[in-house]
Order: sequence, then C-alpha cells, then structure tokens
Amino acid sequence: MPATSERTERRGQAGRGGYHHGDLRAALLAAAEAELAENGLAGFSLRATARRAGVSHAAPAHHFASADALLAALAVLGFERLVAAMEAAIAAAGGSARARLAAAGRGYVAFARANPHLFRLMFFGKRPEKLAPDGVPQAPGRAFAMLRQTVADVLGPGASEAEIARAIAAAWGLVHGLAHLLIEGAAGFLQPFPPAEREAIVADAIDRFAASLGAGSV
Amino acid sequence: MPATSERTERRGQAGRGGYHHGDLRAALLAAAEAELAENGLAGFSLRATARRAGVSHAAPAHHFASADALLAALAVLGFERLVAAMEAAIAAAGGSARARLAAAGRGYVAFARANPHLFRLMFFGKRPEKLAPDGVPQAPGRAFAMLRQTVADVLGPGASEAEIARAIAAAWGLVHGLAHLLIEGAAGFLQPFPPAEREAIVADAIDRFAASLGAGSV
DNA sequence: CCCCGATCTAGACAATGTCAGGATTTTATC
DNA sequence: GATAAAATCCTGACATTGTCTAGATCGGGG
Repeated sequence: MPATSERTERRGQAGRGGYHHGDLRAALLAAAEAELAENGLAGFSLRATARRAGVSHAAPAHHFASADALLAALAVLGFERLVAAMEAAIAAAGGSARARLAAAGRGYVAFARANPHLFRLMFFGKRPEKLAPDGVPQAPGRAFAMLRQTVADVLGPGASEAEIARAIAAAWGLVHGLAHLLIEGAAGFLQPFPPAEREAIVADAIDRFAASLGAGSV
Repeated sequence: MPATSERTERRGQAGRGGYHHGDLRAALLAAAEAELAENGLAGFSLRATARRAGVSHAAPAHHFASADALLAALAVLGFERLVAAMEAAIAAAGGSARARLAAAGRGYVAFARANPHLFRLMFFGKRPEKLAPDGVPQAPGRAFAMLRQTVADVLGPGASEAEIARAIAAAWGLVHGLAHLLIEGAAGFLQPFPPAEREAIVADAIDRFAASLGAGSV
C-alpha cells in the first residue's frame, strides 16, 4: 500500500488541531533533543517535550514505554550520528592507518562538542541496551568495531589481543576524556589560549598519541 | 562514647553544630552519598535522603539551599577525597616525575572505580562553582594544580605553556576517559580478559603514556 | 528568668511520570 | 462501501518530588 507516507505528510501540514499527528514518534525525538539542548538532562521533562510537540502529556506513552525509553531512543540516534561523523572523518583522512585513527579521534571529539547534550545522554543516561533488550541498538557496537579495526590496522598483524585491548583503551579513553572535559567546561586551563591555538592543542594531543602507538612497536 | 549528650559536645566547634539532631549537615551528606550509591544520580531524592537521616522532608533546607546545593557539597567532598587519593599515590610512588605522574593517573582511575557515584556527580552534576560562588570549592583547583605540577616536572623547565597545556590535556583526558568508560561499563572489550590482566592493561596504558611524554622531548 | 534565634516539623503548592478510561481517526474485513 | 477492530490521542487522576510558608521546639545570651 502506497498510502501511509502520503497521508502522514498531508496530516503534518494541514491539521494543526488534528487528532492524529502524523509522525509523532519522530516529532517527539526532535522535541526531546531540543528540550535537552535547552534545559539539559537534569531539567528534562516528558511533559514539556509533549507540549513542544503539540500533543497531550500522555501521548508519548503510545510511542515510548517511558520517558527513559524515549531518551534511550535518542541516545541510539546519537550513536548513529557519531558513527557517521567518524566514518566521514576516516574517509576524509584516507592516508595511513595512523592518520585514520587520528582523524577518527578528532571526529569523536568534534561530535561531542557539536552535540554536547547528546553526548552526555549517550554516556550518562541509563544504558540503552538495558532498555531495549531485543531492539535495535547496534550503533554503539558499530562505533566500537570501527575503532577496533583502525587500531588493529595501526598495530599491524603481529599484535596480540592484549596489546590491541590496551591500545583501544588508551585511544578511546583519550578521546572520550578529552571530549568530556571539553564539553563540561572542565578544561579551563585552555582558557588563556586563543581559540585557534586551543583547537591545535587538542588536535596535537590526539595526533601525538596516534603517532606514539605505532612507534613503540610494542 | 563518654558524652552525656551529643548536642553539648558540638557546641565548642565552629558554632555550626547540631542542636536537635546532632550534626544534621554531616548526616545529610552521608545519607545523600548512600542514596546516590543505591539509586544513582537520576533516582536521587532529597526527601528520601531526609528520611534516611531521620528528619522531616524540609529539614535539609536549613543546611542546604536546595537539593542541588547538597549534591554540590557532596561533589566538593568527592574532590577532596580525590585529591587525597592522588596525593597518596604520588607519595607512594616517590621516584621519578614520570613515575609520579603515572601513579597519580592510576590513583585517579582507582578513585573513580571505588566511588563511581561520586565521580559521576563530580563531573556530571551541576558545576559546584556555579552553586557556591563565594564558597569553599577549591578542591578541584587543588587537584588540577597537582596534575599541572607533575606534568611540568616530567616535561622539564624548557617546556612552553602550550606544550604543558597539551600534555595536561592528554594526561587528564586519558585517565578521565579511562575512568569514565570503566565505571560506565562501556569498556566491555576488556570482558574476555581475566580481572588481573584487565588491571594490567589499564595500568599499562597509563604507564606507556607517561613514558611517551618525556621521550618525545617535544 | 525570659526572650531570641537556630533548628526542625507540618502543611501546601505546582510540576512531574505513569496509569486508567474515553474520544477519534485509520485500517482491515465482509 | 459499510462496519468492526486497531491504532492514536485526550482528559483525568494518583503518588511523588522540590520548594515555600507558618508554626513548634530547643538552646544559650540578655
């Protein structure tokens, strides 16, 4: 049946007072992200999200089992964007495995800084896996698989499992910590530097790490 | 305890003693930490904290301006413990500046794993500085001063400000990210390894970074 | 001794998440 | 096509939360 998509579009434009919204699920996710950006995770409210979407306070229940489930779905969406950002960064880098790893790391940090609320939600909200046991959330797994592959490429075929694990821990820990400190405003020690130099400092820290990975030859 | 009553013994202190309860301020902080450990930051409730402390739901208002202020005070307490843990680790390490830096990093991660709820609160709750503008919270500053000093020692006297900043960003980012990933359960890739090897992997990642800091000679 | 301030309790208010039941629209079946 | 079933949304209610206001209780300084 070709009907569904057409119908929803017409609903969306015409019926402001309509009973059926059309695509409430997507609208709720968008509204939740906007609410999150304005009020933060602590000040998040399901009812406010419903208001922003133009529906009653109980409407979300038909699309998400709970407020946490809505946020979990948003987190999954965030992971998908993160994967896309890292993939783009890797593709743009092209060159050596080390360059790809550094690019992925910079992409990770850039994503966090561009979407701080999403980043916080992804790593601080309740874990999506717990809330969607048989659901979709493979995005985190895909993000990790990318990281592992790139690290393994840098280390070469001779690396042991423990060596790879250590490199992953260091690489992920570094970019994750940098991202978190930056978006949380904890990196006040970068304040005295002009913005351009700040960026360079962060980027250099990542590049140097990537360089140090291969150099040690383990 | 020899005291006839808990109330009278408080009097001599800072004038901010307990009258009815004994020392409600401290009791509330302890109760809040216990609540945090049980229910997490999301499930935290000021009323439940008051119940646990055995007082009415409005009693905390006389010691903390708001629920956030209570949590901020707890966060400050957490920073003090973090400083103590890092100082102890540094003192125990003794040796070279590089060894001290690695020890401080391991202490940072160990603290986070021992007090995950506190760690989350410290870096995820509302920022303490905002809530206590003219107050006490110098603990975060002290923790950072320690880090900076140790990093500067490793780099030597010839290091520029930008070089120090980059090293601080990398060092702090690495241990902070490691700590966060570990307590959040995101480091599932360490699952296949036995616990002892897991510890070794994390410790090695920190040690190798510390070693790479001085080696580059910048 | 008595009053005053510090400390705590009790009650109330708006706001929140969730559940139950009714209204309305869409879809599937005859 | 009409009609029953399903999906979608609304209104109302409940318990719980943080915070405010007012009253009670205790201790120490006048």
